[in-house]
Amino acid sequence: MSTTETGAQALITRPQRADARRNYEKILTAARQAFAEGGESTALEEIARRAGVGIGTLYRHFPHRQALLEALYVGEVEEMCRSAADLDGSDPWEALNGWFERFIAYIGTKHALAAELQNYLDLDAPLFQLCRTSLFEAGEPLLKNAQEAGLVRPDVSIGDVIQMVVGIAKIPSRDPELNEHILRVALDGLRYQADA
Amino acid sequence: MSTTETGAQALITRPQRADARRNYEKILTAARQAFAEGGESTALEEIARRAGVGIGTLYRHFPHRQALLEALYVGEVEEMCRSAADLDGSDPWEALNGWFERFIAYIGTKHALAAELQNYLDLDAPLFQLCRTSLFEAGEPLLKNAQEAGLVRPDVSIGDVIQMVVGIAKIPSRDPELNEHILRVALDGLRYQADA
DNA sequence: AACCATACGGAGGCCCCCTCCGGTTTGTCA
DNA sequence: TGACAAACCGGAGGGGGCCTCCGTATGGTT
Repeated sequence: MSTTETGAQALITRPQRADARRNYEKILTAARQAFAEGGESTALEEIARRAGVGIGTLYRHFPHRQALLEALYVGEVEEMCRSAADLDGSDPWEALNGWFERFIAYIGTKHALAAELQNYLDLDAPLFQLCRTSLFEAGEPLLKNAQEAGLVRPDVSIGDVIQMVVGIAKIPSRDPELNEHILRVALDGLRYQADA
Repeated sequence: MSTTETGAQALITRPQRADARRNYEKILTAARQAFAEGGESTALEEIARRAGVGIGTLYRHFPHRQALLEALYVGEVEEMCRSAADLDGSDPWEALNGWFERFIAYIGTKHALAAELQNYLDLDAPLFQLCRTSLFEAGEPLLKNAQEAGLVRPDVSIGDVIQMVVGIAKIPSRDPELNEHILRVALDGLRYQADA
């Protein structure tokens, strides 16, 4: 969207010519929209049609289905990273909680994308590694603050916690409150002290 | 496998003629094997080939891909239900923990199946409802014991906990220990008391 | 043994992913 | 502005997977 490219964005190269750039964006927008609506398995032909573009054009920009999914996915991750910075500064426990609540709400609508990507990509594909790194770096300060304040047990890493939250975020359920309740319980595990 | 049909098994009707019953089992076995190996998206033609059966025969027994997946899925759920009964009687917290550790280990290899099923079925399809009910009934006593012993907070239901554990079990990761660690942290949330 | 219901098997239709290549547009340089 | 090369567009068609249809074979019964 902007000219500043952070982390994982760099993996995705954008086209040069004016019409190509236009089409690239149109396809991305149409794809985002289609995935938000239909959920799973939208045909690429359908996305091309929505974007007002031929199927050949779509494949010029995204050599395979996977490439299109990746581009969308990176966008989502960036979004999550940005929102971590917003929360820095407030009460450590609340900040951590708040970030993960956004996770739940945001990811809630997009399992399909992530699930489909995992069918194509190996878990340690460069894309995933970079996204993980970005997310970890974004969340690290939040967790560290809470740990230094003695609010969170020291034997968990940001990686553990994020994996846990993402797992919970992906629980399919039409009742968002249920997932939030589960999240709260699981996060309470972060401040459980075995001393008692 | 046996003549006693528990809960969800009843949803699945078995064929009558001897050759048909033989083929039915051969297909199920081949499918289980194929899914255990390949993971995602094994072609039905491939499964039929493995079972030494024509594609038409496969479709006679399982009118669509979804039906075959359902049959496999029910088997897995039954397995989990059975294993809950084994654990009843031991220390309440250990029993609960033990059951969920088996979840992690067992489900770990089978996300593909569940994920694919969710693409076809609505969450409140009869099959899922029945499976949920079975699982809940199996786990209920374990949770109740732990709650009555004061080891687990009272504001969680077996449904909450199972959803949480399944979510964690589905976290893709090549390191089983990581998922077990995450599970322990999340389960500690069950015995967190806000009083402190 | 003869008959019928049931079951088998594979050719083929449809849809989706992706490739290929002839025609068109864009940006540049004189 | 005009013309050229590079970049881009678009859709026909190949390939594979899911599923249907129907002629043939087999199991069970009289």
